[in-house]
Amino acid sequence: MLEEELRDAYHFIFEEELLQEMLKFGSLKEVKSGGIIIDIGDYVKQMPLLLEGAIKILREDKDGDELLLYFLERGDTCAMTLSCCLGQTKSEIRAVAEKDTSLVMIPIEKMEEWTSRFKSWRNFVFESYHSRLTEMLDTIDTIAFLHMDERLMKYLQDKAKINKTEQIQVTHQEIAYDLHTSRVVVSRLLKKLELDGKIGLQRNSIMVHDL
Amino acid sequence: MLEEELRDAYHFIFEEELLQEMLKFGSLKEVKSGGIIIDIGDYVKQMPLLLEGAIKILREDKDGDELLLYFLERGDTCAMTLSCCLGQTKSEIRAVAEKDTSLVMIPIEKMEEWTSRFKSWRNFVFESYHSRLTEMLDTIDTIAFLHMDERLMKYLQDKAKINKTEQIQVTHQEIAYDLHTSRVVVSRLLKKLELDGKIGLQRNSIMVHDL
DNA sequence: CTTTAAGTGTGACCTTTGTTACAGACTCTG
DNA sequence: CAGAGTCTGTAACAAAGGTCACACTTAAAG
Repeated sequence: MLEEELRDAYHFIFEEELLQEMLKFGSLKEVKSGGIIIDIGDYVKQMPLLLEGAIKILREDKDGDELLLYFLERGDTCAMTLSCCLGQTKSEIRAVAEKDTSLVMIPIEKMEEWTSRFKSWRNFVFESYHSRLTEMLDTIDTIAFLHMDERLMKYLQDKAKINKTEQIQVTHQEIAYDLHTSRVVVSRLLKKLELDGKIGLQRNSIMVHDL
Repeated sequence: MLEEELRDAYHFIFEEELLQEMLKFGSLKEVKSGGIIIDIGDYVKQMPLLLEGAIKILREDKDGDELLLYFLERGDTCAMTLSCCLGQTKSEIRAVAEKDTSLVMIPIEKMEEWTSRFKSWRNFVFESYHSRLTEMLDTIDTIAFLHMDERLMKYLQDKAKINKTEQIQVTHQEIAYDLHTSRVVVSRLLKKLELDGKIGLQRNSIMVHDL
């Protein structure tokens, strides 16, 4: 079960020996949609690798206001967490299952060991950092350079892509949290998108036609 | 000269053998304040390590609008660049000397080699990634959660700290570029800060009292 | 079938930020 | 010192986004 999923997601990246190590020391964790995988302030003792599903990574400010940073998919790992593991610091972010998700949890002791032993692991770690930095840059571009209506469109696109459906299950309030704005603003802009024929609005869901 | 500066900045992080390698393969580069070290779209063939001075890292959108991401100081390296080197991709950011600055430039072939040979180098790379991610998170917090007046105060504080002076040499227009807003807005908010007794305004410079 | 809670739509209004325009001040150079 | 270029201050206005209030709809629960 774990073996199959692990191979599916990672056999083309990691050599056999490393996969065996992962099976030996990693444990499978399943999280239902909406479940919190890591919360802000948590000490991270295990390193999650995504097998199936999707995760959203959120930032929170001192007043408890949230902001969506990015989504992670199969084959991704959370470089923020990686970073926390290596630095033995508390998590700076919250990871929430976007849909039902399965993960392998790797004890952090193994990470240090694998970093010297396996080149493929080193590359994976570097590449994770690279893609997370890129993702963060993209996030910064989005909030710095785009207006709320454009951010909203991007959000709907991303959400549709991650969930592999044009019919997004979400309330206006949830969107407002993710984009760090108010429900009223979201409703207003969504209605405008609907009038432009770009989306269709139903209670608890949005049909994305053509953004 | 190079040796002295390199030792000054890095002797407590890297072992002797690695320092020797750096001296052997690295070259000294000096950049005047305002000089561009790396530009967006550049292929990065050498990895810069900061010896003395300070660098600001900027992002630019498609319309040429800029945004300051963060400052780097002695002992820092640009993880974005690092990332580019390893991934062999173009630079996503612009690095500009905030003041007169000296750097060691390391050929990227060495980096891969050192990653397997020196644990201290691996740790340095990981730590750089970690601090850059943290810095990016901080940047995101700033632009997502703070109002322009607060961002301006933070900017002035950072700038004073990096330049080790309360008397910042900068025009309103430059600040506007860094914060991605307009000169008029900056002048307006600065005047307000002056009326609150927090800063003093002169032509081409700002005295930071108490923010 | 009522009651309740959650979700949505919308008007009115306010604050923040961005834009345009222009005046005055300073600095450098011939 | 005259003129050009740069920098700063400010008024007037526009646009984006946030807030408050309230009506209406739908779904779930008793």
